[in-house]
Amino acid sequence: MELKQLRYFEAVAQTCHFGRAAERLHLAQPALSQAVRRLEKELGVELFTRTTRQVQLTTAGQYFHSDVRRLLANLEQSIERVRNVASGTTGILRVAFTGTSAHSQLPLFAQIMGQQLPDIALDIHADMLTPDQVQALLEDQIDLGLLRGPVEEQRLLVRPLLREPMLLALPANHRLTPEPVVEMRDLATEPFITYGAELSSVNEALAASCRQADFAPRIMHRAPGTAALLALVAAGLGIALLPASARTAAPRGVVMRDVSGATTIDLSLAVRADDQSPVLARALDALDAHGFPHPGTSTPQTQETA
Amino acid sequence: MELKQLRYFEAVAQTCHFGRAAERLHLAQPALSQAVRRLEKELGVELFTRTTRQVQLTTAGQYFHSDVRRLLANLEQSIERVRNVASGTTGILRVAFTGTSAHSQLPLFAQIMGQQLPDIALDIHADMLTPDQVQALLEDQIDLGLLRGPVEEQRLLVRPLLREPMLLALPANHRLTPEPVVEMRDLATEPFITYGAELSSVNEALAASCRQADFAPRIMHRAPGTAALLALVAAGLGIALLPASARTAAPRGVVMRDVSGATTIDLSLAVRADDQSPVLARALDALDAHGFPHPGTSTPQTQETA
DNA sequence: TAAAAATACTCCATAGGTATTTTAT
DNA sequence: ATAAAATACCTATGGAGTATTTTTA
Repeated sequence: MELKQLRYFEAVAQTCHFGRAAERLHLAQPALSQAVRRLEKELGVELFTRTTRQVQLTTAGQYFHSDVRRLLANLEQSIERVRNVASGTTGILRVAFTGTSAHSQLPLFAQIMGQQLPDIALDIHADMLTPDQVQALLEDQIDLGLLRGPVEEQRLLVRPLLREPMLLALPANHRLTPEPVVEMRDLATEPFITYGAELSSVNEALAASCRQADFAPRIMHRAPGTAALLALVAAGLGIALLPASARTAAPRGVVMRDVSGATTIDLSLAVRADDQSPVLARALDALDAHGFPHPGTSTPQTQETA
Repeated sequence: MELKQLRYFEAVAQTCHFGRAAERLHLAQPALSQAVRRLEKELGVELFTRTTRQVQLTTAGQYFHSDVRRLLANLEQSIERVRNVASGTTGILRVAFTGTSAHSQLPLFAQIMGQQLPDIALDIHADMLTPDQVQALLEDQIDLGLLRGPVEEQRLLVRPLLREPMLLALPANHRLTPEPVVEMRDLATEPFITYGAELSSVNEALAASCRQADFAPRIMHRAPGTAALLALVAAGLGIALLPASARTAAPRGVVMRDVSGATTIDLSLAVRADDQSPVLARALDALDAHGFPHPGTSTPQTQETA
């Protein structure tokens, strides 16, 4: 059995006329008659009752016709789909964000993707720490990571997007909240709250900032994510140093302050170096072309969330 | 595009090995490689990433693979179905019964069909008068009719199945209910209830029976079907002469009595003379082979339903 | 270096063309 | 008598075969 035969059958079934069907198929009439005969012989079923004046579907032919129409339509759809998947128009993109970058960048990211590539389904992994993202990329669990770089890993392409200052998250009633800008060296005795993972890039930025100010941070508590961390700050258990992206993440009871003397931290975009996915390629093009990431989330002014 | 190519693709996608897939397809390896290449070229999509050591579906190939599997399975099903329809194993049979024959014959009919030809869907038209059945057969609204014959119609094949005596339906409190057998001539003054249609075969049997007994029936009421007719009898509005098949149809308040001096009535099976339907042929064979119709519904004994 | 896919080239099966016949209205 | 499908016959495309080369793990 061949698709051609099914297409021929379909044409004859629609017109109930071998001559006209042959014309429509750009085929001579005898070829069409033979092809349909072959189909009938292979099925062992008479699909048409023919006289020279009348061609008519048999009952079996009617059933087969509706099936064949559906089948051919399905095939068309499958062909279109495989082409879309291959061109990256359709597919799934698995993206990870760190806790703070999710707050600042996810909305723009989702907006660009939804407008430019509406047929790409997004699978968002929010609040994934940088080392976990690296691992997930290497294990092909995600396709794209927004992480705190730079990262030393040959198998990944890591492109810095944004250099952000660090911010200080303080309980609203903290002794330093009146200061518009806090000095890093004033924090030497403060209890710090950090992310749970030892390898967190934000934790490293904290360590580096403290080192610049000639003290070692006193780390009192650890939280698994940004929300939990800020909840501990709000509860007055300590203070935290976070990327400027976290500014809008401050809940009630936490105020954000610019810090003088702290290091900066980079937001980077990471993909597998050998990833050939057309979906990824299209996504990166669209993001570049439509102003992702946001130009910068840090502002010189203090901004309170009480 | 050809089905062959889809089948080849399917085999390679399953094995991820051109050599083994070719073997399974009883094909040389180069032919398979070429066929898959042709498919890829036509789609404009790379379906496999190949090295001499590793064959692997691309993302697009994975999508296409699942689609193709479904497609080929659907095709198999369609082929099986068209063969079943052609052989009469599968299909629809539209059957009409007269009101009384539905009571006596429909259960056996349905049982035989359900057991012998479970894949034929039955479309039952019950309580259809003989002339309506003839019309419906000629208009191809039904395939098989159980009607009161004989019928003079060249385009139908009508086969008598059963010759039944007529029964008398009486209100339970009627003056004649004590009689085990009622004489036809005793009914000359009774009010009769008949079917609504003038051409009803049962009505004709009533007329013939009365003619034999030398009186013309006094027809008081008309009912559109057996149930309504018997309800009028139960209400005491009159009596009715019905085929023996109606014996089990008597509701509360109606008694059935054998009649002496009445005509008989035939139950016949009718089909279109030119009907080639394999479903019909199979059904008729099954009915013949499994003792349809019931040997006879009339019994010499009186039987009451009070 | 060995296993496996790709390439080169040949062949023949068959789909489709033209010419003609058959058939039903 | 005529329209339309079937049949007869021929041609050429291209699918599949064998032999060989290329590639990569």
